[in-house]
Amino acid sequence: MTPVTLRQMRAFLAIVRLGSFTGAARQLHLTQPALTVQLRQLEQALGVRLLDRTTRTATPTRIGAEFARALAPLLAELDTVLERVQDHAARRTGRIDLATLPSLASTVLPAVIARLRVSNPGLRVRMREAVTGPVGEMVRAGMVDFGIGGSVKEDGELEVQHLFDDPLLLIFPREHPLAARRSVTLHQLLEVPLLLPEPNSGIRHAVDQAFAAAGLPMEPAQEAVSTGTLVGMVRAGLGLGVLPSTAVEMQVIPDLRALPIGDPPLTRPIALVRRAGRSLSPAAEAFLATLRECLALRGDLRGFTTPSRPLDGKKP
Amino acid sequence: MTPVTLRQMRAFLAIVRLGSFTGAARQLHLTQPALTVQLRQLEQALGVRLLDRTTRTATPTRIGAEFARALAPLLAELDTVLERVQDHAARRTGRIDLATLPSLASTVLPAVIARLRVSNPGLRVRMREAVTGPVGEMVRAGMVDFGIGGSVKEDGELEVQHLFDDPLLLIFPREHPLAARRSVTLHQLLEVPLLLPEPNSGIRHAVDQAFAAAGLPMEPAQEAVSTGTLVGMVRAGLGLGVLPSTAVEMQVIPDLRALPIGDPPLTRPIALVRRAGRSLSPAAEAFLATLRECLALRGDLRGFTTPSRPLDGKKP
DNA sequence: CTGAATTCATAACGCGACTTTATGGACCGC
DNA sequence: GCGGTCCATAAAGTCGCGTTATGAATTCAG
Repeated sequence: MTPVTLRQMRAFLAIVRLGSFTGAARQLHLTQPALTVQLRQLEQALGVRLLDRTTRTATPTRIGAEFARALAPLLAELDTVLERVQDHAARRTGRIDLATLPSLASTVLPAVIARLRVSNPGLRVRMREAVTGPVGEMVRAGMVDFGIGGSVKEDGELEVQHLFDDPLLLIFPREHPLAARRSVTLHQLLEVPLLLPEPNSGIRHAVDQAFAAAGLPMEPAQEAVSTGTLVGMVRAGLGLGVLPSTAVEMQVIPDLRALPIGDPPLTRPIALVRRAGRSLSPAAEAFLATLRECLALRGDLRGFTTPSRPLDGKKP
Repeated sequence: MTPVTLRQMRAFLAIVRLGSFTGAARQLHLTQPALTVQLRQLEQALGVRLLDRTTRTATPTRIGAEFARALAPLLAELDTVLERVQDHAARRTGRIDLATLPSLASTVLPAVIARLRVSNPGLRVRMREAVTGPVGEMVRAGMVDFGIGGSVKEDGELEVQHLFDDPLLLIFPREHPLAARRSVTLHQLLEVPLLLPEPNSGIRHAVDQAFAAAGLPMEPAQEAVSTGTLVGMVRAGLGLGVLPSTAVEMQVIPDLRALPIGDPPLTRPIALVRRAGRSLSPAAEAFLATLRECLALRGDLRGFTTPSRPLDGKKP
């Protein structure tokens, strides 16, 4: 007892629609004997005669007609389901859920999304800024397809892939003496009041480590939770701030200047964080592909999103 | 680009349900490599990864999960549709629409239906008594699956198949002199006032032809449209009536007697009438099978339905 | 009424797909 | 660490499916 196949049922519906084996064969790009065999198999599998054939034409049996009526919408729906899946495959449809840092969310990633909308207009992106929990945790919990952030440790569940290095910049009022220089050293930073992000942030981690590696004792004058407040404090004259270039792009306005720190320049790593062993959706793959395109285009991220608003004319 | 098959989708759902290739393989009575290949083909056909396999387990991708959610109810419904068709095939389900004569409808066929209910309890029979139009026309119009009646001419559209001969009986009050005899001849009928059905009925046709064949001039004393009124007229003393045995079984009560007419006995033919080139539903086939069983059991129809109410003790 | 054309059914044959057996690699649990 | 389990891959046999060729039956035209 061979099972009923989709092929057989599609053939059956075609024959019923056209009332003819030969016609259906033409439409299905098959020969007529193939259809004859298909239908015989279907009838054998079901145990019922579905079509009454004369030598001239084929008309459905009562049961055949009922079957066709029930079958047609089912197969149509099945086809739409398959098409929907294939739309995902072709990146014509899909949603990307990602977690990232606020700075990236408002600078780099919008550019990527814009580019994505050109190549894959059907894709929708939902960015979650990692305010509630670290990027890694959101990925681990399955809340997002992947994350883009820094300083996530790879383990059995998470797979981390370096994307680029985000330079850290020193932010200060343009009247400050440093404004004449093209860069600053770590030593120079020891002599000014430093405003740094809070201790458990990726930026702070990178800064602390740089000073530690250089054997220099650093004590921040002030700490800030958000980049916005940090910029505000700089502007208020409380000190000189350290921010990633992405965050700077987001907030700096003409009354402030920014300089790279150290040589080689101090950076924080930005990486792709994904669940180990889990494949990404085609939509997510497309997103990452355009992200990498963007990175390849410029090497790094400075001035990435806002070429029309140059950062102090200081780009190398 | 090979097409998606039911087999592949069933395999996919099984794997998703069990979270395991090996388990699904056991359930489907296949080997695990077969499932691996099936799923790879499905994924290739769709262009999407549906399952993320570790060496330990298989978990659906986001898209795979959506697909499975949409697919499962569809396939379930498809299966019920197929089962419904197979129920028809197995004669577990089905409706028989047939046209027949009032006499048969109330005598022979109920017995057939009763027998059918034993062997195929799921079948339902809808008998239409051919009062509005001749049985043949109802069959020709497709109002019924088949008809059981007499004197229908075979043509390109109708196929007629003899079933049995229904004896015609002479009905008269038990006080009548003929009550002593075991049969009557056509000659004897010429000497009594005859009550016959209307001219275009099958019975009348058989009677007229019998007299014509014998070269005897016959003139009915009265004509009746329904068998009921004919019996009433006999009972009222208007004459002696001629009725088919089936109709007699239906109506005769103790004050009347019935005798076969002529030797060999006068009969009317009862035939199966079906559309030429159209197959019958399994349900209809089952009905006809039990009808033939009933006929084979007794050779003809006399006393068929009411063995508990013997017809005058006159059965051969 | 006869012949051409069309339609469905059948037979034979060749290709391709599917399944099984055998084996390898990765991970889990004891 | 070692056996057991699970998925992936390769090779080989079998079966099914489709095409070509042909037949039988019916329709239509002349």
